[in-house]
Amino acid sequence: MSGAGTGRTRRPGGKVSIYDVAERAGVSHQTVSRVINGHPNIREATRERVERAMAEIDYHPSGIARALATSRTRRIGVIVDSPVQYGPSSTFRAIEEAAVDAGYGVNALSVGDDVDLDRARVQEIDALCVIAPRYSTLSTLRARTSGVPLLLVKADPEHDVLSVAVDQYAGAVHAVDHLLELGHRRILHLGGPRDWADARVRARAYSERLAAEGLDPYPPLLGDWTSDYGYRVGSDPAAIPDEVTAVFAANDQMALGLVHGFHRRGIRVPDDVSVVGFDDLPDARHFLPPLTTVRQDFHALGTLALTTLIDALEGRAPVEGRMIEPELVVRASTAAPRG
Amino acid sequence: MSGAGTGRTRRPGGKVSIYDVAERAGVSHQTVSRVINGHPNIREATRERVERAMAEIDYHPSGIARALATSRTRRIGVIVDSPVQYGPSSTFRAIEEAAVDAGYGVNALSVGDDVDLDRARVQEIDALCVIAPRYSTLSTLRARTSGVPLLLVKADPEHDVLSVAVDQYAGAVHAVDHLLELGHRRILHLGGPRDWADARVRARAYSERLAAEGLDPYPPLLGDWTSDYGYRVGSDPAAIPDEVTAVFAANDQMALGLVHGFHRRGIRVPDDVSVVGFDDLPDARHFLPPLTTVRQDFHALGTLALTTLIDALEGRAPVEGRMIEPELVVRASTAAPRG
DNA sequence: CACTCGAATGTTAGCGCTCACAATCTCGGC
DNA sequence: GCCGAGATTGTGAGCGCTAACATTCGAGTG
Repeated sequence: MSGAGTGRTRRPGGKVSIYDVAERAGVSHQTVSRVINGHPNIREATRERVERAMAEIDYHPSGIARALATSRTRRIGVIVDSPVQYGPSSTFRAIEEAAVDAGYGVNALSVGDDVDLDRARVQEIDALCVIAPRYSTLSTLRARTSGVPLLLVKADPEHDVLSVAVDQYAGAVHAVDHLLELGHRRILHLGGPRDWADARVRARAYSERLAAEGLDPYPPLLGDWTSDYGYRVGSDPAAIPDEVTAVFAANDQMALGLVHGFHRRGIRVPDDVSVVGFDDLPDARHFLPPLTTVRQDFHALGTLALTTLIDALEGRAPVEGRMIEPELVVRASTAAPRG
Repeated sequence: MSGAGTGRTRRPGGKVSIYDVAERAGVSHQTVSRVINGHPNIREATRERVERAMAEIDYHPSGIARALATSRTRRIGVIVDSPVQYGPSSTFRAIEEAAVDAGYGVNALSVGDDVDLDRARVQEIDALCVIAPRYSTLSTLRARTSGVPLLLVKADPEHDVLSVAVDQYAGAVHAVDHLLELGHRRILHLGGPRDWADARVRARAYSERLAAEGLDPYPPLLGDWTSDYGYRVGSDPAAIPDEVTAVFAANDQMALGLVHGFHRRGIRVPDDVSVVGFDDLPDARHFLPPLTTVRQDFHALGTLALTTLIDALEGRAPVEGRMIEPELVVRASTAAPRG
């Protein structure tokens, strides 16, 4: 009893189930289910009747019940390593948008210094997407992912794991080449933390590019991405050798701080030293001087990440081109070195 | 059949259910459920036996099944209006952290220009939290929230809705007072979009504060929060009356662009014009000149938001003090007007 | 020492959906 | 006008859990 056939229209809870729809449309609950899921073999007239019934009693399928029955939640977990940074956070948003468009929900899981996948409720997601990972995060993750499909958004593509990336190497080469073309020979790299994949690739590109030109790379200064760090370096007379004429900073924030630090010491950018950043923050064009930098299209990255993941999840052939190409944006923080 | 008592240990799917635990511990599934939920009347010995069994077969309760049975998901939806902005995004992160600590999951739901609550799967969340809302978003929302508890993170506290806020009015007063104390009398406000609650409150504070001093407020220029807008205003000779000696910008980004625009016209900050921002972006201290601004503690805001929401959700007495106090940070973009 | 009562545990029935299978219907071909 | 292959619809069970009620157990009472 209390089954489908009784006279009830809506249960007290206000919830409407497929049984209510079925009853109203004069079909079985299973037929309703088929209509919902776009099953092929449904007579047109029946489908219409069911759809009308659904609309009339304002029926909405329960994702929870569906998840229980199918053990697929249509929800993906997104771990953002350093969520307050512009890059990760805009990537996250792009992923989220794309996910919603694909009919998936997004479970946000940020992470301080440890990844606690138990709290992350891994069982309630169909897949996991990790943004801007540090190497340390990655290894913790690998050990515990326990069956959930995984996609990495990171610097260097990985062999055995699904991943997408902005081509950090190419981006860094753009930056260095720009300085070389301007005539700089004494170029320093203000790098990101050793533990960050992006940082490492950029640093490697810097060294290799200079070496290829027969120039000696300086040992990179390793910062923490913050403008504070850049400021410290810029304002400390001992931090950067005097003969340096250009600095390639691994991100815009450190570049900003660096310029500030230089300014305090009376070193002018670009007159005395040129500075290139990385990221192209929305505000970088209004820094003083407007910053020459390498633009990463984080939105495209996020979209690519999600579509790649969903393709894999639904067994479709993966799209090709898992690398986004960055782009050099020349502004006013770089110039030819003084004769 | 295939019920509890049969000899199966783990089902092929690799999933372990309370029945598996029950069997192993020699109790009924319901007893297991009681142990999981910390039900009082369980003999200590039984509890231990069950807990051991859970550990041995690595049992983890299914949130999905629990959600279906209880119709509570322990998940909250968080809508972020303009997710790429620093404020909203760091508030979001704080909320997320606090949510996880409280045992809740977070469903990210960003929103472009419309709020599509159907896609938002409102049925799968216990409550909704909306960050940095525009008035238009609010009204759409109010019409469709359909029973889900709602918390607003916004500028002006609301009577009939749960809400938390940074005291925008007080913050704006700090900014204007600072300029007044420096001796400025011709103060312009570079405001945010009309549709934004925060922007409106700041603009109102500006006008009222000046009026209280017997000064004539200028009609605020209404921007779109971007540094581009600030730049346009700053570089356009017609945009700002010449006699103005100080500008209170409604956020740091517009302030940054404004300074850039002034710079292009040869107007020096703070020598010729003082500029105050709002937010205290992490990089604001390294702008040139370092920006005087009003700091909002977004992290505290997010934490407050979530605890308030959870308290309400679980029927606890709400904490008092739903307003976060902002703080003036004086740097180098403000000075006394030239004699 | 039967008797009551609360503590501790078990039993049954869903939550709203899908899956696997069974049943019925429809129609072309002979 | 009958048969079989699809097309279309229905039936029962179960996903893993909790809620409500039923039962058992042990100790305190008169």
